[in-house]
Amino acid sequence: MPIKIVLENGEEGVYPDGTTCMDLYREKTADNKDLIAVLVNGKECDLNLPLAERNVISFVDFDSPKGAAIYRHSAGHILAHAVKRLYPTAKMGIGPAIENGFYYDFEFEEPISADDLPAIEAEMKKIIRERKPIRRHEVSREEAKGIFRAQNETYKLELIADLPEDTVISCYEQDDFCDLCAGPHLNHTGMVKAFKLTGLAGAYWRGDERNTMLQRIYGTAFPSSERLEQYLTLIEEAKKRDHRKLGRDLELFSLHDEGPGFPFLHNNGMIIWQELADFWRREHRLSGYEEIKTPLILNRHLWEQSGHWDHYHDNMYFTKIDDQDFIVKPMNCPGAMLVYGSKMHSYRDLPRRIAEMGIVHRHELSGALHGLMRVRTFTQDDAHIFMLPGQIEAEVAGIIGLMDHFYRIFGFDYRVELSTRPEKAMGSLEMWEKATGILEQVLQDKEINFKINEGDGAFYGPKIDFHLEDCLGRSWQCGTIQLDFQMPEKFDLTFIGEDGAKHRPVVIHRVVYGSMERFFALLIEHYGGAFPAWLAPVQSTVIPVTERSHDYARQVQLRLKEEGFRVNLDSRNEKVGYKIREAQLKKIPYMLVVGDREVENGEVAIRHRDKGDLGSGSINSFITDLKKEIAEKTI
RNA sequence: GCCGACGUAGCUCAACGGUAGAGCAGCUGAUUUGUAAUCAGCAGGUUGGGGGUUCGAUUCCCUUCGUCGGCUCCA
Repeated sequence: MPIKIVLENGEEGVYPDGTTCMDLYREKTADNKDLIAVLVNGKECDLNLPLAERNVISFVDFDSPKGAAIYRHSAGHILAHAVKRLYPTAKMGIGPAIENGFYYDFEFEEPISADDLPAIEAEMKKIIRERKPIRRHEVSREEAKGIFRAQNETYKLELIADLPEDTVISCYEQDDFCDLCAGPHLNHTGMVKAFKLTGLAGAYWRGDERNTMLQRIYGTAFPSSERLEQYLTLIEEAKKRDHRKLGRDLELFSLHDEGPGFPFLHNNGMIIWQELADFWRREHRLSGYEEIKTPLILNRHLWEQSGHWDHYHDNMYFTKIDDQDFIVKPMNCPGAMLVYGSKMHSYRDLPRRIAEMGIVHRHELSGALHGLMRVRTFTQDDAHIFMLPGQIEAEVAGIIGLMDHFYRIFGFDYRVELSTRPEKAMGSLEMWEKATGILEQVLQDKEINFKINEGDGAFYGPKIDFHLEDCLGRSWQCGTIQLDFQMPEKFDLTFIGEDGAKHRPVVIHRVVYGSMERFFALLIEHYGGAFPAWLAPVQSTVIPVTERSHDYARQVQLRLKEEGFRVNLDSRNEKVGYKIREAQLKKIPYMLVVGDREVENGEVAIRHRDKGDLGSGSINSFITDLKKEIAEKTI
């Protein structure tokens, strides 16, 4: 019986029964080297799937995200296969593809170490050389249980037990290796051309810290060794932008054993910090914010009232003053609540946007600390907006606009997530649903792509989070907008409505940078330490060629200082090339070389760190240009 | 906090069961230099802290602190 199918481009075709997707592809094109899988009616399937009547077929290669994931997932199976050959008693956890690679979790009888990875890699290469066919089997729940019970794969049995009733359970088999898997997969193991095991780490079973810790093996795979090498080189290059390395090299900040998670900012870092803060203040005044400052340490009663004592206890630092318990603030909100509550409000006063660059301390788990990105004390560019319920949409929209404005200035791409009700939450379900609905609506109205993050909200309300990526593509939460119906309740906050009666305001907690420290770290990595002129700790350095031009160089420096620039003078007894090299390494935007020629003409020879020698020009025109560059925050 | 790895001079790294070495940085001197490193000399470390094994430890073991990669958590 011939079978009629439709290709993605609308082309139709009739094929004999038994024709597989792979056959079809071979007929359509001469080259099948990176073909991974097919989409049958939009669903990913194996290449050896026989064609069926009226199927709409399209092909998936490595260069689509789906294709890469399938390819790497197959590499993950080969990893598990190799592990089972070398360690027959190892139990398999899960092994998905992830961005840029894959991993597989195992429980070994005796923990393995990174030294064991080469042997596993060698076994994987063997499996690849064997070109074992990868076959799909659909099985009943009982059959599936039987298979994995026989292999003593207790984690797989747990997975099976949790599969919904109507799930089609499938196994993928290569040689004597069999894994519970929805698929699809490559046709045979030989299709994995290049891979590398990149790491070994602990990971809780199902991501729950109450569960056993398994050993996770990370790897990546590419269709050619060239592309693998390219990727590995890229990673090496990216590591050079690590803010921890640049922070030391450029004397931005330091970390010390004496204060784990408590960063020290140096002068260069402080200059950038102040620029960020100045910019922030200007923008917030423009957007109708007022600014306050609240104490670092406040009485325990306040934190009991706010709910932090119950919900945030493990993360707080405590101290005692005159036999009374005090808490080092982990959040700024209770302070802001007191400020709001310190006077009567009319509905005409709202919204009231109260900002605070607030320093908070949180006792984070030691293993979670990470340079400036994850610390135990940081400054939140916080604000609490007190408003009428009817003002929520407009305020949330306004903040999203402000957030976008900020991130654009720095040239950041960002990702948005909507976090919903966590397990440990205050307030009624209805309240949560309503609040979450409002946030979702605003995002949709603004046509912003976002991901829903179930159960990741704050204990007092749902939130919209803004994520930025570091040099290695790890995602960090920065901006956040959190809706809160709880705090006004807890602090009995009111405003007088049109009707003359007391009403409850709604509160939004929001940060734009998020944590100044984290944002700073991300900026360092984003620019690779080469800050735009408006942020650069030193904006230009004057380089006299010989001692003859030192007087002139000093005049140039003075003139630029008077114009408000941050400018150095390198009057050391060194050659020009040496001084330029040092200025380059410090990533100073402009180098002004002054020798006999410049002294004579009253000019400066301008060199830009990226554009190189720009020739000579008048000091005045340099001043004009640099002022413009700074004012416009040119990246 | 958990799993694994690591901790030698300011930085990057070397060595080794017999009390540590290089490059860069630093300091001193010479050199007066034109767009990414001038030359020479000097100085610099109780090998993260504590304990143990040993005739002897930086090297082996334990412990503790810290860092790194993950997990968990989160700005």
